[in-house]
Amino acid sequence: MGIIQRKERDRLEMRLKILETAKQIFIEEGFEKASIRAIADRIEYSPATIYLYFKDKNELFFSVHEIGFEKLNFEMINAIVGITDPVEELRARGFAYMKFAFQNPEMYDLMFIQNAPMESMKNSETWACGHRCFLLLCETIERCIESKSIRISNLYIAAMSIWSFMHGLVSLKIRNRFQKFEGVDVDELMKGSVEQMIQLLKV
Amino acid sequence: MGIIQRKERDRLEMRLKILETAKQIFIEEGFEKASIRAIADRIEYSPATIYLYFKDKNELFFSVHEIGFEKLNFEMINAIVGITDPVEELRARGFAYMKFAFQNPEMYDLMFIQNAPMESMKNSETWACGHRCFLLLCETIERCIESKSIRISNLYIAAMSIWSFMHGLVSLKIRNRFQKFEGVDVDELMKGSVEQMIQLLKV
DNA sequence: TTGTTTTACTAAACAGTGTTCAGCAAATTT
DNA sequence: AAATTTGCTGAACACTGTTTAGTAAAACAA
Repeated sequence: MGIIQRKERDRLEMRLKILETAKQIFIEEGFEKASIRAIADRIEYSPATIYLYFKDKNELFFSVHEIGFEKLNFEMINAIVGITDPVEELRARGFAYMKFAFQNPEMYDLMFIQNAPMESMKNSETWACGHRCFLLLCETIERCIESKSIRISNLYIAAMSIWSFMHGLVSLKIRNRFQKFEGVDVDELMKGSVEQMIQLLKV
Repeated sequence: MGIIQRKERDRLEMRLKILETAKQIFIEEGFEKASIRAIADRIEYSPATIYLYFKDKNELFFSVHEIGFEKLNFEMINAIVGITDPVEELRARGFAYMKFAFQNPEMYDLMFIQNAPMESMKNSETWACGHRCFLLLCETIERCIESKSIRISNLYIAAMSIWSFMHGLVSLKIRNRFQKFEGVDVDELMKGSVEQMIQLLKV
């Protein structure tokens, strides 16, 4: 009997349909507007149905944020193809990170700012997708350290510092904390800051 | 007739009562739990009364976040008394900023992460309290640049970079994005990162 | 002191949120 | 054909922020 297989397929299909709809709505209209009812409306099911496929809203948006990490990780990997110099790798990944944030601000917000996805994790389990992304950064930094091309020797301190710097830039921008810099364009200033940071890092 | 003066006083007193209660609840129980009804309950007035003193919840929490800035700015000013070396000033203010965030996480969240306070500002007006805090950072950085004790010459790029770095550290921690660093204590790693950044900056 | 106006406040409602659960119709199994 | 399981939903619950009509008390005017 292929019935149970078909049912399994149907179930996964429905899960995906909810997931993609949730993603779509919140990319278009933001996290606030992506209510269970709005999602249910668009897929033409009742709100209660969503709870047959996801424990709660946090779990649903945890899954959405995983989709975001698939994209970001993909772009972080792609960013360094053909690059051999470790510092150039770091620059490429830095700008790829920033580009992702600029082009997918709502998704970035969900992945790195919102509480929702983190609240769906039990305290024991790890933030696998986030950790995977972090390891890509570590990888590049390790090459920089090994080749003695940056002025930091401790991997974790370097990784934490660089990630924090990039996240700070991007999240202050997303959450509207950058305002007047007396006529200087904020986006240009941000790129200049990244460039400056690389100069500081380089040996 | 001192009646209008007394009424004015009463009005300000009531505003302050609402403000302090809002602050208290959200410091104790977080932004989510600080609902208009919860605030109204605690001051023993109806929820509608709050709307006679504040346009909406965003405006109320804009005022709360201003209280936060008063404290932070005070501590940023205090942090450098008796210090003459510009880089030591920078270190002191960096750690003061971090300490404020650790000791007042909900308030920091409201000031630099939440959308609410920013949404209450009309697009024309500036984020005065945030800007004032930013100027304190600029002040110290300017002294560093003038004395040629850091490796950055552009004030705005330096200020944006340093603020972003500090905010990144603190906000990733507050929003629970720092997890496993293979046994290394996160708080220690954060302090190490600040120290490392100062080393990179120093000429 | 009386009558009138202004002020300060609130009950109740509106429109929205996440979430749960009893019940129903259709699919599946016996 | 009967019994069971599955997939789904209407309606409710307990919350949000916010608005408005109405009321009692305070202030003012005669």
